[in-house]
Amino acid sequence: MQLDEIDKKLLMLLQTDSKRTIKAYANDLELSNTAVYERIRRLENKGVIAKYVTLLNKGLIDKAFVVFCHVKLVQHIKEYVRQFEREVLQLEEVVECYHISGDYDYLLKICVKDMEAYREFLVGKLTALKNIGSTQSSFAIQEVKYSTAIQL
Amino acid sequence: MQLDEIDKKLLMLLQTDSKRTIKAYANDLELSNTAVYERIRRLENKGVIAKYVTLLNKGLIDKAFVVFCHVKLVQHIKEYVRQFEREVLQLEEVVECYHISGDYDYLLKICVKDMEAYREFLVGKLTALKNIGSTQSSFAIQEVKYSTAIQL
DNA sequence: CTATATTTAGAAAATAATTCTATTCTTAAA
DNA sequence: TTTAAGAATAGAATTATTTTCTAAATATAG
Repeated sequence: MQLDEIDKKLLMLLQTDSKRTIKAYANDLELSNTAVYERIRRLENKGVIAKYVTLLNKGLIDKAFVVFCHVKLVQHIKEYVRQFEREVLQLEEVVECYHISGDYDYLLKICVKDMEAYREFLVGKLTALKNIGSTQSSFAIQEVKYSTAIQL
Repeated sequence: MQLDEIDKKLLMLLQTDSKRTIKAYANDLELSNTAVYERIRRLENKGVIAKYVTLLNKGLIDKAFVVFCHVKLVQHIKEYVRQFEREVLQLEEVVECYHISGDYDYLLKICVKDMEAYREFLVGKLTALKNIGSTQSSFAIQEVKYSTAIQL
């Protein structure tokens, strides 16, 4: 995938704010509307642009309680691993999940209302899954940085 | 913040895809354009909608190497803590940073090109900061789930 | 109930996205 | 270099969408 400097600047602008007009991006890049329009279309078609989304203020929708939960499985048979991953996708409280190196197998990021909601999630949903060995929860005391933008 | 069922459905649609037309959302919600338009405007003004962004495909921009780095500080004097947090905000490789409970003080999510780029970040930038005690890196073997949407 | 404020619908106006045509700029081969 | 082919760009025309406006319907408080 070849991205020239204009593509990179454009993608930085789009990552920061996707609701400006094409004319506004064109002004910043000192290009015509059409040039910017065609570049965006190309980046969408190539798959570089994955999607356009709306980000909400977690504090205002009662989901400001963020927990990182390390999970260890009992068995690492391919079939069980696949099953765990399928089930995690269905858990609405889990916003991110990574298979990671180290002592634990998975790292989950969970957003809920409060500790009580987390307890319900942990006891009622996560540890209720088959093949869960141990879990270790770290609570977010403060969100220092959260960005969906990747530097180009 | 009071959100009725229509607001919640609308926010779920907007979180999933922010580039549809108002008419499209209005059809899904069985409302008029104006009703949806005014609801979106209200949610923006109240701050429930934080921003609209473009998400990129990390694999196609050479940033698919994701690392979670736990960081312990040496001293926890308020001034040093503030300084660390200010500096983390400036590190372009760091996409998320949380002050967390547990053995370590912070959890950082880092996106770079490959292990070599991570080594440069860790040695050249992160551990070069003042007041860093120890760090522990976990490498993402697989991204099982990544979502910016929060269930309402 | 009644008055007031809020939400909604439909139409009109303003703005923006998309397409079209022609031109300019690159690139690679002669 | 020069030239031909392809890609990228500009500007205008068209189409689509957002935004505003007016009036009606619905909900809310006294």
